[in-house]
Formats: sequence, structure tokens, C-alpha cells
Amino acid sequence: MKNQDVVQAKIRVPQQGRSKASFERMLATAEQLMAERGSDDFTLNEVAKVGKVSIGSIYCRFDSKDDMVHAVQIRVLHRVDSNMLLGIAGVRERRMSFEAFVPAIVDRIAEALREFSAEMRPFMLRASNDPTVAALGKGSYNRTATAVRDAFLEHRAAILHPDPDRAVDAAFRMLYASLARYLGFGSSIEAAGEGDWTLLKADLADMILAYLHSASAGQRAA
Amino acid sequence: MKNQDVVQAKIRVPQQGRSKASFERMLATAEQLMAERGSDDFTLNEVAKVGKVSIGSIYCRFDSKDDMVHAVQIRVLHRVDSNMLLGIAGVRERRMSFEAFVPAIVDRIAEALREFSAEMRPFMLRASNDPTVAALGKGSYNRTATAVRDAFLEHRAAILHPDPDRAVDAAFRMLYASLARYLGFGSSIEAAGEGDWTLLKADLADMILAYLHSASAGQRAA
Amino acid sequence: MKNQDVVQAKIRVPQQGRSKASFERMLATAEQLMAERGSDDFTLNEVAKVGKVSIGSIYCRFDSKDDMVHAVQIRVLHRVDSNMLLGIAGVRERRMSFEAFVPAIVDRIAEALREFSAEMRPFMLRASNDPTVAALGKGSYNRTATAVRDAFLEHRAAILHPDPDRAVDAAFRMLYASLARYLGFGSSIEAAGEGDWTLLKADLADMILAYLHSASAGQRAA
Amino acid sequence: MKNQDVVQAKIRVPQQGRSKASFERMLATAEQLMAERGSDDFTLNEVAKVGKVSIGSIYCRFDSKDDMVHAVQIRVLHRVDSNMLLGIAGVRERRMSFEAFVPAIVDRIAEALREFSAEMRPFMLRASNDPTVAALGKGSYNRTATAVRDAFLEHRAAILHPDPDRAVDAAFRMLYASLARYLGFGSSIEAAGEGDWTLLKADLADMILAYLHSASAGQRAA
DNA sequence: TATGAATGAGTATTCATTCAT
DNA sequence: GATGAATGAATACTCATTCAT
Repeated sequence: MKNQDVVQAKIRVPQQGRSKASFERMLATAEQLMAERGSDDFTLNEVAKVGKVSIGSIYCRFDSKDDMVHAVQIRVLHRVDSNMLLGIAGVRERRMSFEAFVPAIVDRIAEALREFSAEMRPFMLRASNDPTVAALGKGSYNRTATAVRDAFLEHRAAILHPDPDRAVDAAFRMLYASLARYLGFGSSIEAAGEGDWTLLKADLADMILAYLHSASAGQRAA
Repeated sequence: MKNQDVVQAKIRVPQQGRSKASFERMLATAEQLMAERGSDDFTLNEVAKVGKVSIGSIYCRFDSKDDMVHAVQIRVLHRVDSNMLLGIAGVRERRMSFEAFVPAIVDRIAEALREFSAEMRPFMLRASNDPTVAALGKGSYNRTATAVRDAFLEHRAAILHPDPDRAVDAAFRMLYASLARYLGFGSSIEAAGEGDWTLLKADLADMILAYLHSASAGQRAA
Repeated sequence: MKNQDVVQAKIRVPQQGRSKASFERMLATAEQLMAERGSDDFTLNEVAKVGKVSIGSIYCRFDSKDDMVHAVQIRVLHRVDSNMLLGIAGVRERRMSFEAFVPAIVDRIAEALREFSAEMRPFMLRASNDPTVAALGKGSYNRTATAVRDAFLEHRAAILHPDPDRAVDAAFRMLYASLARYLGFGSSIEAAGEGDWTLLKADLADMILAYLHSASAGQRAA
Repeated sequence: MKNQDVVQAKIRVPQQGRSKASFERMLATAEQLMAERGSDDFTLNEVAKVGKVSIGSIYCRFDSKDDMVHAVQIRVLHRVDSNMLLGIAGVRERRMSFEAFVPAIVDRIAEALREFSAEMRPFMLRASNDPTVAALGKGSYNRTATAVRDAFLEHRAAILHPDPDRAVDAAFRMLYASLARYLGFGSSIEAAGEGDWTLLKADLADMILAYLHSASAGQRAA
């Protein structure tokens, strides 16, 4: 939240029709170029040309290319967040048994990430060198993490693990890391796309279920 | 294996003392610059200056900057591989119970990656845009994966999961993804370093143990 | 004609005053540097410095140094062509006897080439390695060749050679080669400037006259 | 003659077997590379690699790359000169009528140039920027010119032109320029290779014959 | 004498950013 | 506000020449 404010302060969002339209075109074009290339190496001249806006207009809205990238990221994360949060809420509403809930929510999270993987990848890579991108990404991650935690804890009774809160967090973190890696979000990308997506989701659900069901765990924890 | 040969063909490795020393200095300098910055955006003039070699000397050894980066990666992966494989072998030799073995090997893998995380990170990021880097990284990953699989399957009797081979693969993949993410290997880096390293290792060991012990899994597999 | 279009497509010609002026300065500077050196080995930094434009401005107009060279060539050839074609038309209008016409047109062609020899030389040399330069040069050559042929064939009655069309072509080719060589257009340049220009023109006129007047020729033709 | 001496002073020609062989290999390799590329843009590293000599050896023999190019040129011109002079002598010995002699000597000169066109072209182009190359070329040209003049003047009686010496010079110059241009020796190369070689030779012979036979010429001379 | 590794000035080209219109 | 031409620092790469061994 706070981060978005920091970023938005550097961006001049127009209210009027014509300006608004060209502002949207800038952001959409930059997003498209990044998604196509899988990285942030687009030039502002490309945005100007493809988006039919002038370089000057871009600098009229943003103080720098970095600010533009951040604005695009915010745009993308808005979509990711609503898709993700709505999806999680949808699963929650189905009021399934824990054994049915786990694969369902794993699937929901996996599909939400997959749907936006092309748009998110450039930011994942950039995050290592750009603290603002990292912070914005972390914000989105946290929103999802919270929603997932709440959904899991509705099934607190079914979780045999001695420390349910911590176990749910660990499970989500593992889930997110595994999905992100498969989707090629930069990490150890060499293995991206390897294996079968459906099997991956099944295995991850199995793991989470086994982990949260296991009563013996936690003994070894520090 | 084959990939390393392909790459090494593009590099002229000197045998004699003086040349060898300056060749090493080039690679060490490039590695250092990349590790410091966390990315591959160093310039050859920097390498020349810091490493006290001339631009010409660099081009005497490598056909391009890309080839130099690949040579650095090979150098790093050699160290990673020996550390990792020796570590895994060391754990195997201790002939522990499965319950002791799992945290031990998790710890070993985690520490091997952590030791080289600064050196590996730039290549993880570059892999998305450079197929050679991706292939070299995959080679290293596969060598570790094989050693880990073999070590786990020595405990085949303790694995209740209906398909031990697949389960071990899935567990390793999950483990690697989680560690890589924590170490900031590009993937969803926004969460890198979050949480406690010791706790993470414990949780991952718990998950793997619970997963491989669980007999009910696999029912959902395709 | 077509070649010029192809080349001009790669060049962004400004229309407005200020831009136009700096664009002209680039071309004029490049032309001047080439003419001074007698070859195409100028650098873009020289053009930038001497022409008081920035490197970036140059790349704003041309995609590459090659494209700039081609643009300069087109500029030079425009001047050569108009001078040449007007000169030939001027000779034609004087409606002289064939014996007066031949030295007159030889002189006209010779002087047109001589006037632009410094500007043309760099392109003559570059033509061997640059197909676009060769094609542009050929275009200009052909325009002159056609005009010359037409002018000679107005005197068809005076040409005793059994195949007037072929003879006129051969005569023009010989004339062009001899003048180009004298002017140092690369060919066997070692002899450039040797002898007297006025005498050369007289001798060439004599040769052409003798050749076109000779009725016995062509017997040996294949 | 004098020029060759000047050049040879900068070259250290070895006398002993092994050195001599590698010296020859340098020159032959450089010549081959130039003939293949049609220009002088080879690198000394290429000569070292292809010719299996070391860079150091090259600089042991020559003070600079330029000196090496000049040595190659001398080597080529030796071959051109002997071929040309022997050919001309051969034609002379056949003691033909003037009408048979002219096409015969034109053919001889044309074929001699054609045989060595690939080897000579790089030097023709370089002559514009390298006075030594120009001077060496001029020496060779002059040796041929003298031999040709002498051969023609054996037929002095058949030459009706009022100034036979000057006419023969002019005819040779025109002949050489036309052949050089056809063979692509840099000059107005755009037209190189255009038309038919056999027809070109026939036309040139016709022109020379007509010119030397014509009694009316010279009236217009200054 | 022979070797070939090392040198480094020099080149074309890119691109975020500025600013006159 | 809007435009897009202009800027110029920065970068990968070349190659004749030197010199330690």
C-alpha cells in the first residue's frame, strides 16, 4: 500500500478523456512489449512508436523510465490480485472437506499465476535490481498469502501439525516457490517448464496435505 | 557435459604460467563484479581495469562477452557441483535413519546453494535470455538431482509413497525451488530472505518427510 | 531510379527549417570529408564534430553509416546527373556538323566528370565492396549513356560504321573508361593525371570520329 | 625500378631454406587473401593463421603491414610483367600485317590483364590512397606501354595518323583504361563485366585500327 | 631468430533524457 | 500540454604493433 503511494506520487495521472486514453496506451504498450520479450528491455522509442504517443508525452507523465515500469507493474498486480483473491474466495465458498479443499486451492493459485505469467515474469527478473519492483511484488504476494492463510485456517481442525499458523505459511511459501519456478519466473529457470503442469499441481497438493496432516512434525524445529 | 564442451571450444585456455595467471584474473574479476552487483551488467572495460588486463587480452581469450560470461559460469558451477556432490556423498556415508537423513541432506543442499548464492544469482537471472546459460545451469541442476535421488532411494523401504521415484523427484524439485527463492535466485524475489533460514530448512525437511511417509498420496495423480 | 527509392526509404528526411539545416550539414560534412580524403574512411565522430551535429542526430536520420554514405552518393549523383544531362542537351541544341559535334560532346562529358571528380572518387572505390553504391553509380552511368547515345544517333547518317548503335555504345564506354582513369577513379590509378588533359580530350575525340567514320570495321566482330 | 629498391630496403629477404620458405608462405597467403576478397582488407592474424607463420615472424621481415602489401605487389607485378612482355614479344615475332597485328596484340594484352585480374584488383583500389602502390603500378604499366609502343612502331608505315608516336600512346592508354574498367579494377566499377569480353576486344581493335589509319586526325589537336 | 600473448586507441551504434517549438 | 529532434555518455569489439620469453 505504502509503496504504491510512493510510486504514484511520481506519476501524473490525467483525468480528461484524450489524455487518459493516451496514458492508458502508454502503459498497455509497455506491458505488451515486456510480456512479449519476457524482460524489461524495451525502449521508450518503441513505446512511443507502437503506442502512438510521443516521447514527450511519456516524460510528461513519468519522471523516468523506471517510474513507468513501476506504473505498469501496479497495473498488472491489480489484475493479478483481483483474480487471485476472487479465486480464493470462490474456493472458500464451496465449503469442501479439507482433502478436497487443498487440491482446489492449489489449482486456483496455480492457474491465477499461470494466467498472468507472461506479464509478471519481467518484474520478477527486475526485482533483484529494483527495490521498488521488489516491494510492489512483495505487497501483492502478501495479500495473496494472507487470503490463503485465512482460507486454510478455516480448516484448522483438520490440520494436525502442532503449529498450524506456521505450517500454513510454510506450505504456501513452498507452493508459491514451486509454481513460480515452473512458470519460469527467473528462479533456477533452467528447469522451467520441465515436467507436467497437472502432475505438478497434484504433487504439490499431496505434499501440503501430507505436511499439514502430519502430527509428528515440528519436533525437529529449532 | 556436452554443453560445457561446446562452450569451452570457444575459449582459448592458456597453459603457461603468466598467461594462465592473467586468464584467471579475468575470470575472477568478472565473477567478482557479477557477484557484487547481483547481475551480469558489468562492462569489459571494468574487467580490464579491475583485473589489470587489457581489453585486447580478453578478446584474445574469448570471442565475445557472452563467451566470457559462460566461462565464468562453468567455473562457478564446477565449485558448486563438487561442493554439492561431496556434501551429498558425506551425508550418505553417515548411514542414518531416514528420519535423520532427510533433515541432514536438506541442510547439506541448502548450505551448498547458500555458499554460492551470490555467484549463482547473476546466472539465474541471465538464464531467461541466454539459452547457453540455461543449459549449463540445467546440467548442474541435473547432476545434483541425480545424486539426491540416489541418496533418497537408498531409503526406499522407508518411503511409503506409492511411487517412490516420482515422489523423490517432486520433493527435490520443491526443495530446490524453495531454497532458490529464499536465496533470491530471481524467482519471486520479492520474498527473498523473508523468514528465518533455520526454520525454513526445518520446515522443508518436515514437508519432505511427511510427503514421503504418506501412503495415501498419488490417488489423485493423473 | 528504383535504387534511389530503396535507399531513400532508409533515410528520414526532415522537412522543417532547423532540422533540415542540420541534416544538410551532416551530408555536406560527410561529402567534404570524403572528397578531401579521396576515400570513404571518415568516422561518424568526425562528421559530428566538423558538422556541429551530435552522433545521436546522425542516427536519428540514418540507420547506419552505410545508409549515410548512400545518401551522400545520391546527393552527389543528382548534381552530376543534372550537370551532365544539361550539358549534353546544350551540345545537341547547337546543331553542329558531326565533325564539330564529337569533340564538343567529348569535352562536355569530360568537364562534367572532372568537375565532380573529387566527390565521385570515394564512391568509385567503394563500389567494389558495396553493391548499393555500385547500383547507384550504374544508374547514373546509364542515364548519361542513354543521353549520349541519343545525341550521337541524331547524326546517324554520318556514322559509316556498319552497326551504329553498337559502335556508339562502344565509343561511349571507351570514352568513359579513359576519362575515369585519367581522373583517378580507382582504375589503374597509377597513371592518373598523366599526360595533358586537353590533349587527352582531343585524342579521344579523334578516336571516336575515326571509329564511327570507318566503314571497314565490324568485319572482325564475332 | 627505383621504387622497387626503395621498397625492398624495408624488407629483409632471408636467404636460408627454412626462413625463405616461411617468407614465401607469408607473401603467398597475403596474396591469396587479397585475391579472394578483392581488396586489401585482410588482417595480419589471418596471414599468420592461414600461412602457418607467427605474427612475430612477419614483423621480423617487414616493418609494417604496408611494407608487406608492397612486397606482395612486387611479386604479383613480376608475374604480370613477364607474362605481358613475353606475350607482346610473341606477337611481334609473328610478323603479321598491321590489320592482323592490332587485334592480336589487343588480345594478348587483354588476356594478360585478365589472367591476373584477381591479384591486381586489390592494388588498383589501394593505389588511390597509397603512393607506393601507385608508383609500383605505374612502373609496371610503363614497362608494358614501352613494349607495346615499340611493337606498334614496327608498323610505322601503316600508321597514317600524322603523329604516330603520340597516336600509339593514346591508343594504348585508351585500351588499358577500357580493359581495366571491364575487369573491375575499381574505375567506375558499376559497369564492370557488362557486355561481352570477346566483343569488347574486337571493338577496341577496331577503334585502334580506325584511329591509327585515319589521316585527318590531329588537326584539332591543341 | 622465432613466437604469440598482450596492448589500447579507435569505431559504429544505443538509448534515456532534454528542450525548443 | 504535446511533440519529436537533438544530445552524448557509454559499450562491445577490431587489429596493427610491441615485447617478454
